Amino acid sequence: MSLEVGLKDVALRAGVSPATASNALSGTRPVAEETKRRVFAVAEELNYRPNLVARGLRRQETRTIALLVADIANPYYPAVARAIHDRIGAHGYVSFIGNTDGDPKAEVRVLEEMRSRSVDGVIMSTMALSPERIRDVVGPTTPLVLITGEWVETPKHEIRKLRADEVGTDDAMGIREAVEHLRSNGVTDIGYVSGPRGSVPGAGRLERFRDAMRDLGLPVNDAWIEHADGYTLETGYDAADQLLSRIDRPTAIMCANDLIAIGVLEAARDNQLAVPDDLAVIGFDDIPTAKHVSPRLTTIINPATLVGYACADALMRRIDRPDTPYEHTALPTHLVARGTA
Amino acid sequence: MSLEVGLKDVALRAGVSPATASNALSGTRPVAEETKRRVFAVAEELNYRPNLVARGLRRQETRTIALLVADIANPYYPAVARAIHDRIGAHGYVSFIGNTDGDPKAEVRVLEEMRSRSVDGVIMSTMALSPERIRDVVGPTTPLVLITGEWVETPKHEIRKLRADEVGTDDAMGIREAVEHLRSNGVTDIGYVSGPRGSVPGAGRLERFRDAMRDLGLPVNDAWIEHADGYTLETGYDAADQLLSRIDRPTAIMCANDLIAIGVLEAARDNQLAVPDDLAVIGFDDIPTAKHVSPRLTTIINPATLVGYACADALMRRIDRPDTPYEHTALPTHLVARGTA
DNA sequence: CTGTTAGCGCGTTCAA
DNA sequence: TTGAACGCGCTAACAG
Repeated sequence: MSLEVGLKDVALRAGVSPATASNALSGTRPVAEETKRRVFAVAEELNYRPNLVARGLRRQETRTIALLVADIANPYYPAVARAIHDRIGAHGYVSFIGNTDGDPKAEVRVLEEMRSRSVDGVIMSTMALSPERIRDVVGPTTPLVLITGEWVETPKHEIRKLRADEVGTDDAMGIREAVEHLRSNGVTDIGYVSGPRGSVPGAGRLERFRDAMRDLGLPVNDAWIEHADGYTLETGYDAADQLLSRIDRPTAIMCANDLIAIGVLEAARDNQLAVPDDLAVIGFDDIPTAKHVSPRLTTIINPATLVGYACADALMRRIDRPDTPYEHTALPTHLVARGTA
Repeated sequence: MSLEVGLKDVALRAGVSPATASNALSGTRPVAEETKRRVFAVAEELNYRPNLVARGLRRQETRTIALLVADIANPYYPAVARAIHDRIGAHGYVSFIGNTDGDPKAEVRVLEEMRSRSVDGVIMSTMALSPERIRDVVGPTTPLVLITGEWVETPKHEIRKLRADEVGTDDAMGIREAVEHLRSNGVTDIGYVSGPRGSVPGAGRLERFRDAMRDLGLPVNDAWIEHADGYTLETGYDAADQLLSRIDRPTAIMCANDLIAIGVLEAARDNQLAVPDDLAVIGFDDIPTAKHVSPRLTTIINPATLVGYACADALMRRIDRPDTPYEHTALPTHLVARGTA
């Protein structure tokens, strides 16, 4: 897909030098009104489009960014990707998407591939690697935005050390709303299905759950806290099955994400438990499917589109002015009560 | 994200010329075993990575491709994107994703953007533009793969004229299985909710539906064929509502895609119709959500991953050998009977 | 205001 | 087998 007509051709036909044609089209330096008009006319006539590869080499800026996620086919990411895409597109940027499957080796490999391609910035959602290691791989100056489960975890001075902007969600808010909602319905025997031990979004949310329970004066039964082996429906099912086969079982289960929650729903059905009467279930994220399961899933809205916009804005800002202070953005999360709690 | 160490640095430290270093690393020309070893050692030591932008300019090949879809956030595409991504990644390619929202202006804009970026090939799923117009915009030689709803529509000589490979699904197969399935359950009053009039995947599937009905000796009632205003749950709901409020209503509804089918499911519920007893519903695509609605959606499997692989393979083949004959690939579709029919 | 020169980092001539 | 020189298409720096 090569461009057949180059700046040289435009310049020749407009009777100016390539440099002048360049200046006229990009407005870098002032060009006589009349000349500019001629250049533009010729450019249009020949359907000239600048070769962004050559421009990238010269300007040392490619107007591309890398978006790294665990798996673009996972239901939460496409919405984020779309939002980022729309936002950076308005600035003339396009994005490469990299899938890492949560594998640290893959993260390094993909990051180096992107470095090879001289992307102008990186947005990472997946983080098998520590932020320090990521900063190592991308080099000291690459604009970097981290999508974290929740920003509260990282103290401000850490962020500054990482030289990264961070976008996350205020999980505490939604989780507290969820616990309050359950309590106001008289259900206080609340269990929790988290993700794999030590995985990034899961750990924080579990802590927020503990905080909310404590703040609201509810006891946490550690036997009712289960770690799923992943963030999928199947692993959620298995974890719930474990939990529900106990003689003393919780009357509500909160989950680290919606997929796990849907798995819990299925486990409840298979254990002849009515939802929400025998067992209330609350998810996290509000993926599109949440509205289509039956009963509709009560969940905590993770504003994917807003997260995407915030990431894009943070990255554009840093590319524009590399010296602005590093920022966390925490988007609010809220409970949406539907049919399962 | 610039590379700080270049080929020059490697050459210098290895005591050879940049040309030799280049040849040693890429294997373009034979280099003395000993020299080669030294170059490789130094490259590793300095963590050298070739600048792919510079290489792209020089070789006139960027190892990037464009993937154009209507909306990456739509449930069917991410699976295709992931498959394409994995497959081309193995060949050292990465992809730009472009969203067109099914808008012809946007298609032209995005295609030109990609052309500016000298992508080595284009895979398009969305097609508001006619294939001829697409070929016009991308220029005569750009490797082009079209993802079509079904390949049967385009005669072979047309494809050759378009100089494009085409990947699609054999919709007739799955649709016939669906109609047979309904008939074997004794339901023959079958309606159909298609997409907007004239939209690409919808029109073909509706025709396949008519074919299957005719072949199986079932009458088609045109009053039971409704066109939704889009391919979404909401438009599907509205179309079904129309259909179900008739005094003579069908006892089964087949749909152009799963989202529409889920809308039909909701309309059935709101019309106090039991699924599948009062109304059988069959979707198309088998998006992840299909398994999670209740009852689980009976649908026709559109093998997204296989479609992605086929697209990637076709594109890689054409980039490799531009003169091979143009091909259609038709992936089989099959009914998966779950709870709604 | 405009043209000329040079070089971004590679890969490919051509000559040794 | 290796090195020197040039150019991919564009734009920054320097003259004029």
